[in-house]
Amino acid sequence: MRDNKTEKIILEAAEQEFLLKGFAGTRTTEIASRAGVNHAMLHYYFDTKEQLFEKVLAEKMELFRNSVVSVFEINEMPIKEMVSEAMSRHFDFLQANPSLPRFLLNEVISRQEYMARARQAVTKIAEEPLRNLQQRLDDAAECGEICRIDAIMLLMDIASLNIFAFMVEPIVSSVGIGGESFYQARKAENIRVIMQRLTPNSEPLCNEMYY
Amino acid sequence: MRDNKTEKIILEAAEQEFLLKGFAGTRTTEIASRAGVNHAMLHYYFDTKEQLFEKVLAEKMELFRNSVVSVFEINEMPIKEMVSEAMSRHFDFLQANPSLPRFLLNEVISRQEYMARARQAVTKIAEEPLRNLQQRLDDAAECGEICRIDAIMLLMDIASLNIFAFMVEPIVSSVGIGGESFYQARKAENIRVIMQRLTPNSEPLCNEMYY
DNA sequence: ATTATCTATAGATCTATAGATAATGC
DNA sequence: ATTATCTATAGATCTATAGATAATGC
Repeated sequence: MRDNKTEKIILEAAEQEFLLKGFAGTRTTEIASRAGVNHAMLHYYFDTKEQLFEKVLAEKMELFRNSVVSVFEINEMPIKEMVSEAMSRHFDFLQANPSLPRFLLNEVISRQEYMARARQAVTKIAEEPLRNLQQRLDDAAECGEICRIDAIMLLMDIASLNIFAFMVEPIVSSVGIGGESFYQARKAENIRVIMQRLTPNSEPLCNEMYY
Repeated sequence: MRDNKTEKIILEAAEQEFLLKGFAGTRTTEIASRAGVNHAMLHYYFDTKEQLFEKVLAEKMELFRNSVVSVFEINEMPIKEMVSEAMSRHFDFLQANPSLPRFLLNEVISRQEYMARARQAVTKIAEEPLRNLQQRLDDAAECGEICRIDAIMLLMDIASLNIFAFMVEPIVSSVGIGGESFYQARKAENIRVIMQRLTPNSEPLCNEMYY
C-alpha cells in the first residue's frame, strides 16, 4: 500500500466532525464512520482522539494566524486603500473557511488548557501591529485623510462585521443570509461601513466628541 | 425542608457549566461539585442531564427572544432615534448576558435536534418585523432622513457590532478589551458607526452605487 | 411518614488495544 | 515480512439508580 490515503481520509473526516461538534461532542466512532473506515484504523494511524484533535487544531490555528499576519503586512499605500484591501482579503479568507472562527472561539473558551495558550498568542501577535497601526492612523488623521480613531475600536469593527455573518449563517440562512450573491453584497457593505467610519467629519466638533 | 434551595443551587451550577462548556463538554458530576451537593441529588431533582439542559436552554432562548422582540417594539419616534435606542437596549442586554450568544449559537449548530427548531423560530419571529423595518427605512429614505438601506444588512451590521466583542472578550481581554469603561466606549462606537451608515450621502451618486 | 441526602454500584457509552487475518512489497 | 485491516473486547469514563440513613413536618 504505502500510500497514506486512509490516514488522510481519517484526518479530513476528523476535521469535519471537530469543526461541527467540537472536541467534546465528537465521537471517534463517528469520525471513522464518516471516513468510511473501521474504527480500529483511527487508533492505528492516530494514537488517541486527543492527538488527532491537536493535529486539526494546530493546522487551523496556523491557518488563522497566517491570515491575520498577512493582512497586517499590507503597507505602502494610502491608509484607506490599505484598510479596504485588508478587509477584502480577510473577508475572502473567511468565505473560504466559514466555520473556523466559531470552532476556534469555542474550543479555546470551553477548554481551559487552550485558553492560556490562545491569550498569549493574541498578545504576542497583536501588540506590535496594533502599535504600528495606531501610529499610521494618527499620522493619517493628522493629514486630514481620516478622522481620529482608536486602533482597537477599528479592528473590532472590522472583525465584527466580517466574521459575524459567517458565524450565524447556518441558523439564519432562511431569511436570505448566505449564498454567493449575499456575501458579495455583504463584503461591499462591510467595507462601505468602515470607509464611512474613517471619513473625517465635516463638523470639527464631532472629532473631539467621540475620540 | 420544603424549600427548593438545593434544586435552585443545582440549576444555577448547571447553567454556569453548560454556558461555559456546552452540553457535550459538561459532566453532571462537575455540576454537582460546583453546586456543592452530592451527585445523586442532581438526579433526585432532575431526572436526566438532558432534562436539566433543556430547562437551561429553554430559559435562555426565552430570554434571548424577549430581548429581540422588545427591541423591535420601539416605535413612534424618528428612525434614527429608534435605531439608536434599540441598539442601546440590545447592547445593555448583552452586557448583562455576555456568554449567551456564543452558547446558543453553539448548541444550536453542533446539535442537529435544535437546528430545525432554531431556524423555524428565526423565520417566525423575524419575517414580519423585517418587512415592517424595511418599510420604515424606505419611508425615511424617501423623506431624505437616511440613505436607502436593506433591512437585513442594517440588522446584520448592528448585531455584528454589538455581539462580537462580547464573544471574543475572554480571549482578547489582554489587549485592552473588556471592562466597564471599554464597553461604554464600545457602545458609543457601535451606535456612531450605524448612525454614520444611515446618514444620507452628500453625493447622490453613491446611493445608487451601493443599493 | 414524607422529603432529603448519602453510599455504593449498576448500566450505558466511548476510547483504546490485543490479537488474528488479509493485503502488498521485495 | 512489513504494513494495513478486521473482530472482539478490555478499560475508562460518565450517567443513573437502588437502597440505606438522616432530617423535617405533622
